[in-house]
Amino acid sequence: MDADQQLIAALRATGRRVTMPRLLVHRYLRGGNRHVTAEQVYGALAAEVPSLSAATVYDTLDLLDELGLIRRVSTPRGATTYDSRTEAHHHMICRSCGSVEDIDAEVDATAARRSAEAAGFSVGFAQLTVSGICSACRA
Amino acid sequence: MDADQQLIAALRATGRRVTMPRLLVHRYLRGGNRHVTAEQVYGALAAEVPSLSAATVYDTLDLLDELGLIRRVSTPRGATTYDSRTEAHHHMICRSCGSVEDIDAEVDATAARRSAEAAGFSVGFAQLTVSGICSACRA
DNA sequence: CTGGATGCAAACTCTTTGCATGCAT
DNA sequence: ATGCATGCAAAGAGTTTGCATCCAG
Repeated sequence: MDADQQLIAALRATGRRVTMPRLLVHRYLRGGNRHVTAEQVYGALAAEVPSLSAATVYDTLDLLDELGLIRRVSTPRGATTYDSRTEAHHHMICRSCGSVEDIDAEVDATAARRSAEAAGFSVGFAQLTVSGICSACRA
Repeated sequence: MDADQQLIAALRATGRRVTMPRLLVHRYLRGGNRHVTAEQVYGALAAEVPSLSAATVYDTLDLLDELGLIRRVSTPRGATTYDSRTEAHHHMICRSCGSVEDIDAEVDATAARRSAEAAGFSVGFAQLTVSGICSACRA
């Protein structure tokens, strides 16, 4: 699996170990599951690997975010979601139900990145968050 | 107070009541307190108004966000913060300590807004979130 | 009057922590 | 062999809920 190699390379590069939970969580996210919560990841994986613990899932998701392999997306309502899509894209988040959806419009964030770096910030990624009410909640 | 009038107008316009907690929370935020948590608001106001409850503070902050008078800023670590500055600006958030700081660079979000609206989304505001590690946490 | 707003406290969810064990390197 | 990663369970923080009371309109 190509995605595995990417994870393994990132782990090695930062002097970390390649372990089962890390491979499993990463595969799950890369396997097409977008905008999932830690609980969803845990639920899905615990079915096939009963020894997996929730704490490890949280640790692993944080680690993958740190490695830049997934993105943590904080939502105003409900649980934090994790996004397996790492290319530049943006989100609209419903402040009523907390749902997350993609926005594929172009947004130039270079000025903001530069500004953050000038302030001594080590920038990971920049994403636009559009807050509002989704069509389902309007009804 | 000018800010009071703005709140009162917004409340009337949406058929809501003008009440003490709403005035107090709004004043506190507009009084120069930026990026505060619900707990901070509660703590500060409970000192002078012991009858105030935490639940009401949460309700009120959500309401003010809904009215567009403040902005809810979800942070990956720690509590949600509320920002009294409503003009267009952006944030950098440290994924280690959760601190929130302003970015004043120009970001053109019109394409993203349009895209969200085309998807049936009722857009409130759009803001860029730069995720990374702050200078304090790097040390 | 009358329904929305408040206060209260408990419940609840999500997330983190501490420590013993285990396994990748 | 060595120490990072895991599992476990329990604690902790933040936020929400339900209901009785109250007061703004």
